[in-house]
Amino acid sequence: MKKEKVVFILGPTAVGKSGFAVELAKKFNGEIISADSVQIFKGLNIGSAKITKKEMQNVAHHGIDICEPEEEFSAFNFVQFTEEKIQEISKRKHLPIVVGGTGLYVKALTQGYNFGGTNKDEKLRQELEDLLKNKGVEGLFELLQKLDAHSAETIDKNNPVRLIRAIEIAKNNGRKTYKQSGIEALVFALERPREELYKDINARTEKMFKDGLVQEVQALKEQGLTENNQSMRAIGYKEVLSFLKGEISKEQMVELVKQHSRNYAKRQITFLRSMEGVCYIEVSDRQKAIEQMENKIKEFLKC
RNA sequence: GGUACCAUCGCCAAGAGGUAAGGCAAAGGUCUGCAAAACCUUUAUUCCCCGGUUCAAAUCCGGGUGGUACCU
Repeated sequence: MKKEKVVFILGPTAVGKSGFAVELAKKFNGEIISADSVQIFKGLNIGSAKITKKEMQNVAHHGIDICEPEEEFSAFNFVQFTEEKIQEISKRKHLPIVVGGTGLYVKALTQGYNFGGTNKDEKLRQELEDLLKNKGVEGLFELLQKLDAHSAETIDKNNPVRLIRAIEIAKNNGRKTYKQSGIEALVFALERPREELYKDINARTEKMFKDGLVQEVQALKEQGLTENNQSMRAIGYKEVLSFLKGEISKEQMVELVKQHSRNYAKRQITFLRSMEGVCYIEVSDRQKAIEQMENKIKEFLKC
């Protein structure tokens, strides 16, 4: 099977991924696929820092606004969607450029994680949620031990999310499996000094509120969305929802969004560090960063 | 000016004579189907300052400094 060449532009929130991606896409006849677990949702624009029509500069973008805000979407769906898009774009002789901050999505794609091995089992999950409520994580852990002692050895015993998934897999006699990844990746990780990044995150958050984040969430709320929806659990949405319900003050809301965004950026950076074969690009000097990436891409496309 | 109360990590805060809880932040980390999620680790030799009592003081006493409340 022929591997398709794909360029990845990763990095923490607010580092400027979208802008670089558009610039590179124009130079290399590229099309952009978003790897962002929030920008997939229609109607979540301001809070997700979604790229605008104008900012796209006529470069084709995929993976944005592909879900209704009440729908669910997972890493599995992302891989499916994106693999298909990569094929399409490559067929057009364009360069697929995957841009985003959702680490698992990208890792699953590049490492060939096979999520198809075990499907989500809603009924089982409901039972396990009850078990968690009654017996806590210990209850879940004991069950996992019975089902798959090997898996229980390495699991994070305190993490209900992981325990539930591990049990789900064990019940289906599943194992983590890999498939042959159909892509050849060139991965860039954009980075900036932490302090600068945090300052920009704070400033961007202020701007989101000026641009009407509260109104955006208000509208979604009126559509019937609640904190039970996946989309409304995103940073910038859950806090505003909490404010609209009168649980926190306006000032608290703004501070929390900033704080959660900073925490998120830190986790993204940590996640990237664990990925191998990543090419780090310091983007404080914009022009230099573009040149570096341009050269790497040229080399990548040659062979 | 007088009286009362308070002063513990960047912030909130427990502690009441026996050797500094906890939460938040921060830093580091984990990661195969909600990942903007979930979870883990680390972080005050020292309690505003000075002196005293005591085997032992963040805790008791005296003085200073700062804050808050009330009175004149």
